[in-house]
Amino acid sequence: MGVHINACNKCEIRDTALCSALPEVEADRLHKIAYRRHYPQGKVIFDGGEEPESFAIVISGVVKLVRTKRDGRQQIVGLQFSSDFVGRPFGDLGSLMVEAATDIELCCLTRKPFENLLQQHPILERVLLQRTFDELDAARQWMFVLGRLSARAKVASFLQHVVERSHRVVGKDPVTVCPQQQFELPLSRTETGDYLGLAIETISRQIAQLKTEGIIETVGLRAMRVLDFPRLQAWAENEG
Amino acid sequence: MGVHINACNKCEIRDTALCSALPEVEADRLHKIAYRRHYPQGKVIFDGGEEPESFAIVISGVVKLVRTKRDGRQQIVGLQFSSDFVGRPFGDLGSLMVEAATDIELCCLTRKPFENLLQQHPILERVLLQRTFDELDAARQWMFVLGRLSARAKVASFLQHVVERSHRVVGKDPVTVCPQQQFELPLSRTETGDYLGLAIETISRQIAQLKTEGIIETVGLRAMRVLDFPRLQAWAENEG
DNA sequence: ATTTCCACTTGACCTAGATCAAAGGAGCCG
DNA sequence: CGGCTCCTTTGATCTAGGTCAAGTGGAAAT
Repeated sequence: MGVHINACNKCEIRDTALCSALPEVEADRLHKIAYRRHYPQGKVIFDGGEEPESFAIVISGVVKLVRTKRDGRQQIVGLQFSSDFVGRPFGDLGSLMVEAATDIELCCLTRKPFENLLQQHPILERVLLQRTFDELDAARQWMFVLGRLSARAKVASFLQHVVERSHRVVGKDPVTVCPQQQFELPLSRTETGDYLGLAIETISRQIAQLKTEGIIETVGLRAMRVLDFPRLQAWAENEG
Repeated sequence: MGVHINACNKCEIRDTALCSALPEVEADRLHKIAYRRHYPQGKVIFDGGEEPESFAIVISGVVKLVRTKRDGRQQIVGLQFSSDFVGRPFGDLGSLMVEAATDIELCCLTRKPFENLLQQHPILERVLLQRTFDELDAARQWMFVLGRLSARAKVASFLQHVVERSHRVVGKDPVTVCPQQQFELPLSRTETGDYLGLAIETISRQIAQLKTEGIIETVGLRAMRVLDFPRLQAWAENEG
């Protein structure tokens, strides 16, 4: 992976994986159609109606992908962290709703120009293909969590996942997780329930339990600290 | 979608979506590196060790994608039916195990030549990208089933899915589901449990229930007939 | 400061589905 | 044909987690 200087605080696309694979000239073209955009927590970015007008890479914050049934029940089918992408070139997102779980910064690529670039530069498309396969892997990983783990293991898996992803930043190599380090929870209890397929009371109880066992420590409602990472991991695997 | 004559019963790749998007000349090149292969039910096609030597499209039968944990618990994270693909060019499948759920025919594309073709013909890569996004959508759809549905709704969803996919055949446009039509169950009860995140006894009871309500009719252990498709669909949505 | 509101927590139940255990049934072999 | 094995069904419990209801606490409004 090449070293990149963040040449532009307007879009920061040079720091993304999409860009880092590219030769300088093509990176420039990508840069020309990129712009940065901020959304406040809770803002719906795309709601399944019309085609979204752009493709985006998450710079900071967390985006949630939600699938809703008419009766109101919803399942969060994905969380996109810093450096993940959102959108589907040459197609639409289906019935997916995209929402800012926290305040977020996106690096947006206007749809048409981005599709043109993809067509002209196969290497770009290659990178996108690989990332899409990675997403698919992650989705399948999560299917295991939903289908086979106990409530406690689900909660532990979730916390582990958030810790690991929160400390990774666009343009930086993955940061080793520093224990004791505080991190933000991107989801409310209700949302966490929708992500894990659990009732909110269950989430609450499991977190309480992890606290009394000295594995985690909460800092207000939306942040916590992991005191015993190995033990958290053990729980995430259903051993206890 | 263009009309294609199955020019080759040796590989049948001309019938696949991968090929149907291509101009004649490139379709020929694809055809040259394709070969057909048969696997008996239960055969492990790829077990997560070394890189698979090829990419494949399912011609007939059902392939299951399994994620296993060291303690033996496993989750079936995907079923690939006729016309679906299996594999990941330019990368590996991760910890996924691929197994023939029924007797299957695959149209295989040797890895290296296929990757070369992909590099030379961006249109091919485009098609693959779209199919990968489709897979991702399907995986997320399934996450909803796993996370939010009751046992009965899971079983109904599963049956519905199998019916719909079973009647679609490589090279043919989707066949409208004909009620009363018999279809094969690609999975044993145990496997169904691993797919739905349920105990096998629960599967058995739910199927029994659907039978006594006159919604389905079993034909031996590995086949059945849907008598009341609308009501099956209603169950799949948790209404009943 | 005090009220209000809302998200979270905690407690007391209760059901869906897991688990355990005991029959069926179907294919296979002698 | 009978006996064996393996898978499935059915029955009887048990329990994790859902549901319902009553607090609690922190932030914004008054």
